[in-house]
Amino acid sequence: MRRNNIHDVAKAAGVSIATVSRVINNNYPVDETTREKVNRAIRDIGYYPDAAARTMRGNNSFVIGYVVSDIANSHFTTIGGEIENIAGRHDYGMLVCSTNGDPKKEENYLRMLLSRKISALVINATGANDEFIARIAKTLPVILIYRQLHCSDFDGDYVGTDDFDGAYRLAKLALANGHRRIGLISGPSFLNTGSERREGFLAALNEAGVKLAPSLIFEGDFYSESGVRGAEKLLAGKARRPTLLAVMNNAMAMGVMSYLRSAGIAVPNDLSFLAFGDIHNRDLLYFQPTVLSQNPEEIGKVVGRLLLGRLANPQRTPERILVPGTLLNGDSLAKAAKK
Amino acid sequence: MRRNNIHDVAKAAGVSIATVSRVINNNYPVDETTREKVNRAIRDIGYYPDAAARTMRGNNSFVIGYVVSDIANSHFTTIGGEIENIAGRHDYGMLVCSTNGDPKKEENYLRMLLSRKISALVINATGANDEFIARIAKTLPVILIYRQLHCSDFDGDYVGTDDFDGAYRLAKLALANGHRRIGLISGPSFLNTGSERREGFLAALNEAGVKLAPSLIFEGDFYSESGVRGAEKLLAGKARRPTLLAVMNNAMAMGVMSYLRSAGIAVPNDLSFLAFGDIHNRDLLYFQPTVLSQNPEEIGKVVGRLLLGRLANPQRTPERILVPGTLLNGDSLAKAAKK
DNA sequence: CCGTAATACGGGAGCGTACCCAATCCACGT
DNA sequence: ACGTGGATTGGGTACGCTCCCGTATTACGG
Repeated sequence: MRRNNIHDVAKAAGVSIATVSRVINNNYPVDETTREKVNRAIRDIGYYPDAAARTMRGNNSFVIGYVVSDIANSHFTTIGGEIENIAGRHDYGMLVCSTNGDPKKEENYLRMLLSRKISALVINATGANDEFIARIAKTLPVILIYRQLHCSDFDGDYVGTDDFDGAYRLAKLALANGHRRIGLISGPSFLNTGSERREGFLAALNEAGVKLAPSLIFEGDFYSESGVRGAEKLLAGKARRPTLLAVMNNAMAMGVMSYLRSAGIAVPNDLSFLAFGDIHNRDLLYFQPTVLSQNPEEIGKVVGRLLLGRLANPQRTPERILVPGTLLNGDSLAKAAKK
Repeated sequence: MRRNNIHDVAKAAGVSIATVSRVINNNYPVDETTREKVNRAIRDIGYYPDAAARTMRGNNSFVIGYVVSDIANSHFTTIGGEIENIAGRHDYGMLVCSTNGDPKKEENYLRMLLSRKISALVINATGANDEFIARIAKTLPVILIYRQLHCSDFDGDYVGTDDFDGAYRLAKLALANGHRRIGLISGPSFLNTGSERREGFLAALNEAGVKLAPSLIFEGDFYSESGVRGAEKLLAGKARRPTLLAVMNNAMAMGVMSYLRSAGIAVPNDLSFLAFGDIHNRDLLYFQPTVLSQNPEEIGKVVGRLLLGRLANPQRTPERILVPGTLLNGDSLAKAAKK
């Protein structure tokens, strides 16, 4: 059972395949009556073009490669939704790849995507294939999300959160409420998201002349479990317990919240709480954390805009866009008691 | 800047392209030394096969089409993760399409996927293109998730929740706690998920001789907003207010919960609460709802298993698998007061 | 009425691969 | 030494499409 091809259309319409191609792609003048005939033939025999053949001829698959560390993370699904939306509207497809942060998987996926001649790449890089990605960016539009490359000559776009600024603002907020003894659960310093948030937070404290004891800083790995461990550690000695806990991403924040609940630590009476990032169902939680939202929808929109621009004109000069966060006030922050 | 093709490899290795093809596909006998030579040549010149040409020749793109109503819904991301996992392991890709429940979009996507010669289709159908999907299932493996087709002759697999059973069990639980005056917020009856849950719930009540007044049943649309409206309506008159509210999916349940909070209705003291489906961060909410989990990970695993089986042997007889739900006890259920 | 240019259309090559078919090679038994 | 057969290998074609190039058709001014 063979599928109809362009020859069948040509035969049915009584024209040549070249003319059919012109009608389909609408890129050369075709007589109006001829066009009608061809379109009718296409409808009559139920023809649709073969994408593989087009790709082969045109060296473009009309597919966007989307490579992320965790396909189920709501940040990435939000951005993915935006990409898919843009793509769908322009007859592109979106090929999704999940690396789980594994550089080997990432490399395999990149190779696979290249062999499929993707039109563009949107990637949350692991950090271990940066030269490869930079090389790819010489050939096709690449948009980095959240994580930058370690190497210098990258010809692509970058969209992320303003990590330094967001953490800085959180710290300012803590200070404004009189907190001086602050516990910080940060991310890993080998990620720019980890180090910049930490630095932003500490910078604000520094400006206010507040110095954090090393025992009040815990370096987690951005996963929930390390939030639990961090909270345990920082809240261990009842003696000089911090009056506020700041957590530098959402997964760890959820771990912390679940620890606080089970340990019977009341927020904000016993402890104030701040978090960087967005938390699902935030308004239904047992306390409503004050957080710095990264505005993933906004980031998604920016990615979509850049993508469109790049597809239309691959030679555009690269942009580097930091989306500012938004403070969402909850009820997790109290004035620190006077000493 | 031309990419290396199979001819380049052949030249570099001093063999014919046929031999190179045999080495790559490993489907015909090749002398061991020749194989070595070819593999070295492939590595030396950095060759990787052109997917489009392969697709064209072999009539198979090694891509799984994944069509869902909402790309960001955690059910679908969980299942998607499983598909992606399976796919990645076998050099398949996953093309994700989001319909938002729009039949027109669904149709366009299906056409696009056909033109791309996908190897299999996993779909959460809108319900308006069922004949089309049944026709597709004659050509390639199709797995339906959550929603069945309305037409009869479908040669594919189906994986879903045991909706009737799950709702039945929720109702039994309500009855066991003495509730008789129960408010039900159900889904739309034109979806099998909507009607079966409603019927399962009512069946259990019937068995116990409990008849629900029509004013105690609200038919929502499975979206959050209609949960709010339903709760408003069912809890309006303080007089004969239900002692328990059962909500038939997670999105509406979240709407209801947020309404209850703002209306100051205490759970479970003023009202007991049950929900069908999984709720994000359930253990951190202001009350912990007792729910029937649909076990999305389990469903994902089943989809993955079926997919693998179907790709290996497209002629397998179709399966229809209902994954039973799991009751997760919270603190949202109290004994009904004696009359 | 003819030449010329513009416009519309058809022929055909080539994209990179897989597989059919035929040719070659080698080893072995006679 | 030579025929025979199995193991390898090479040549060539087809997959469906786009686009270059050349030809046919039309329009129009001189």
